[in-house]
Amino acid sequence: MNEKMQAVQYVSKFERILNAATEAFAESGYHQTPVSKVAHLAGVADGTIYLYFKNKEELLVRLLQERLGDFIVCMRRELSNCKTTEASLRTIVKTHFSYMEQNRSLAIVVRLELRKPNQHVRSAISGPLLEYFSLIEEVVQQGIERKEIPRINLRTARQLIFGSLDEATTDWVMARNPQALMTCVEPMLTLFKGALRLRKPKGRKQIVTLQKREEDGNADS
Amino acid sequence: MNEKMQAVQYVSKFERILNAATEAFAESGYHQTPVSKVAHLAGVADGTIYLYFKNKEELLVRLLQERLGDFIVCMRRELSNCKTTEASLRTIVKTHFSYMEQNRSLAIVVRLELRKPNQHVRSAISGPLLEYFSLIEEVVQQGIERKEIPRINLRTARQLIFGSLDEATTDWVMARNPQALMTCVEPMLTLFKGALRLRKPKGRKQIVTLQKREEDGNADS
Amino acid sequence: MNEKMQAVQYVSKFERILNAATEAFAESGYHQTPVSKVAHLAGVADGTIYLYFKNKEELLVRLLQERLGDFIVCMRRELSNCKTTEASLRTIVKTHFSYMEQNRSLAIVVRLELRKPNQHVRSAISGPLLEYFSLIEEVVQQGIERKEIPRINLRTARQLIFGSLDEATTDWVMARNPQALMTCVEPMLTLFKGALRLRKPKGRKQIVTLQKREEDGNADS
Amino acid sequence: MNEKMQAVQYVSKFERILNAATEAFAESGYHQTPVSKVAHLAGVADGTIYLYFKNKEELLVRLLQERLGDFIVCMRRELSNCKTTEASLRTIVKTHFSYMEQNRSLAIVVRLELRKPNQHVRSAISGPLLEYFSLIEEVVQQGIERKEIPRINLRTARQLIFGSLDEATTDWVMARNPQALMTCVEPMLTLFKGALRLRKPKGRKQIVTLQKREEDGNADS
DNA sequence: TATGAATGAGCGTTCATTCAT
DNA sequence: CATGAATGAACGCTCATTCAT
Repeated sequence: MNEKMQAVQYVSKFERILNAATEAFAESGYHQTPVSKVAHLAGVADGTIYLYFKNKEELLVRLLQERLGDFIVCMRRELSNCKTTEASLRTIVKTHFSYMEQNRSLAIVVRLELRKPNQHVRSAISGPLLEYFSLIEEVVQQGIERKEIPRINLRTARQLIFGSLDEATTDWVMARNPQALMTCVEPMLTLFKGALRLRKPKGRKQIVTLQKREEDGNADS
Repeated sequence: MNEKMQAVQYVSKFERILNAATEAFAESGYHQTPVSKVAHLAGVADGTIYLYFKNKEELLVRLLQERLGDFIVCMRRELSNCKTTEASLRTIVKTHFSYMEQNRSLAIVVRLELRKPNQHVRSAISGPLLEYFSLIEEVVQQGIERKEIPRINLRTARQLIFGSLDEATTDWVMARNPQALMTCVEPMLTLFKGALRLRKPKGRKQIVTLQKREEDGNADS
Repeated sequence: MNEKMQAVQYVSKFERILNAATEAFAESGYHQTPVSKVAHLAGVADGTIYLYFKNKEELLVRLLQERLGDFIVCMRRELSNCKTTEASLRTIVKTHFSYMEQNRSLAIVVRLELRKPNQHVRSAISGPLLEYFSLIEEVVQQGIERKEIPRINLRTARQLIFGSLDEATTDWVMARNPQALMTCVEPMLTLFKGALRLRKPKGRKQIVTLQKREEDGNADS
Repeated sequence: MNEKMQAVQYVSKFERILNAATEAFAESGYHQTPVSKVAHLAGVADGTIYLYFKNKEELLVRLLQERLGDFIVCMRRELSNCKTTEASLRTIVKTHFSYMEQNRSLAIVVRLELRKPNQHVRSAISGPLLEYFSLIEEVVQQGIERKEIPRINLRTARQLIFGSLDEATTDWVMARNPQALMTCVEPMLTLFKGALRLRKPKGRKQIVTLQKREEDGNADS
């Protein structure tokens, strides 16, 4: 949405700096990027950055908070329409891939900074990140409550889901000629369903033959 | 393992520098760490580092190459003893967790640097990394050939396996009071088997009922 | 006195800025103080300052000129009522201490800026300062003419008087819990009288015994 | 002494930087002087400064500590040879003027920094300064004990002595064509003796006529 | 080989000053 | 007159790298 507004018309300096920082940090990494480069990309003077951000680190932190917060809002909205666990899982995969695909630079920055040992940055973004983790775990938890998923360790399940999505995104980001991330939605979803041993919800037949299940899998991939 | 050798007796300066760099980079990140700190930790003069490494970046690259290479060798050796696909998967999970747990600093550095946009570093470590990816994909491929796993997208499967292991490691690294990584082996393995729809190998009955499969799952968790 | 006027009612922006600058410069020194801080204290916008002062330095210069001029006027007025040299000396000490005590911030700024090597500032304030020096020297000169003081070097006498007053003020300014400056008037005056070998004026006996003089001294201290 | 060594032969980088800083700070003041200017004057690279001093402020503090310490040592040595209070007073005046005259740049820096409100710097140099104050007060105290000086307030006496010497130095420093500071020794000393009502020591005649005293004064000036 | 003092390019940040409103 | 957002030059400081010993 930020990018669109920018393309269309007026964008506040705050947003322009944030967007510039996203591009710059994605290209060479936070520490490699001089503030002057961000300023240049944003079309403002170096000093102007400091009218909007206390220092370079706050620029990074705000960037992550704003954008991740955006992502979470988006994800939560999409999830609210999902009736079944399968729909929820598909929404997570689709939304994750779609958001990252449309915000490639952000994807690069986020993936990197999430791994940095800097406590300051970590704690600043832990809010949105933990919320995302909760969202995923809630979906699994709900599946368990609905008897669509056997009892499994929530944390491990979340690690699998988030880790896989993140790794797929990393592959896409690193590849020179990546195929669209969105083409990976169904294959990944199929693996998730298998991992979580997801059954059809209550109304359906409980006993399915193995053949039947394999057909599902084939249909998905 | 590196640490033990160091403790026992003589360690070459080359190794001492590499170990010092691992610790230092893990603590504050590559760019945050002055070469002088590495030198101090290694007990050598600043200039000495440049007798063994062309520059700071090569220090990082060699570090990753050496250690990841080590890891791959270790992983390959363990895998060579595995008869079944399940055994191979378990070995991957166990070895990954065990190695990272015993080389925490290395784990921190690797996870981070794998995400850096720096092309130089990326290409330098792509060797060992791609080899690890191949190893994982080979295990899945073999499973498919042995009919233990249905035909699935190898890359997606690899993304799921590596991404999940990496994310679990990240959680462990970031946590203040982490529980041992090794306790996650079986839960994670169960998810993997589900995701890959792993069946018992050929000698056994081909048709299994759903109940049977669920017993497996319960037994694992 | 400035503060009172300000408290009572309307103060011109010019004065408000000057007062704000006095406080600010006293607190952290001229170079340490951003113009924006002065503006904030004065309750005006940064740019407004430049409507009244050419630049930051002129703000300092005008401040010193205005306030020192004030002080000189005040001193001259008080001196005009003094009949004897002793009275004049006492007035100098009293007025100096009293003015500084009631304008502590000004005292801090003046003492500091009088020592700065910056030629521009020096020459700008040399007017009031030299006038003060003349005032002091005139008192001594008059004492000599009246035969109350033996012939002595005027400049040295002025250095002693001004230097002592300034040093006492410095001590008072720097002390955490200073005792009132005014308590130092008589002790300091006694020393001055001794230094200048001040005798009773003409009408009295010309020849005094040493005992007599010592009684004076005791009476003073 | 430092300057002499430098002229003669080898001077450590530490001293060269300190000397360069003294010159530079004297010329334009501490805050006006870029570290790069000090480095240039010292004939070293900017970064080299930071091998010897933690930061710019420490450069100033060490400069003041070292040089003032030097001065105190010098003063104490000279004073140890003085038998009478008059001799001690003369030594103080002579040594103060002589040291400042031979270290003009230092004089400028010291006089200025002594007035800065910066607590950090103040406390760092308070050691040598307070020691100097004590030295002066001890001389006066001794004079009182020897009955050469009537009982007077030590602090006020010290303010008069130090303030006068400092003001004379300021005049000399600020003047474009100053006459030698040393020519002021005897006039100033005469004033001091009068201020302190210094008598000849015990062995001599106690009663002196006024004429006699005035001869003394004339002889001194 | 090994050292570590020295270098100087480069960066984060401040702040006096301007100018469109 | 008044504003305050914007500017960009300038400075303090770091640290990768070199080289004389």
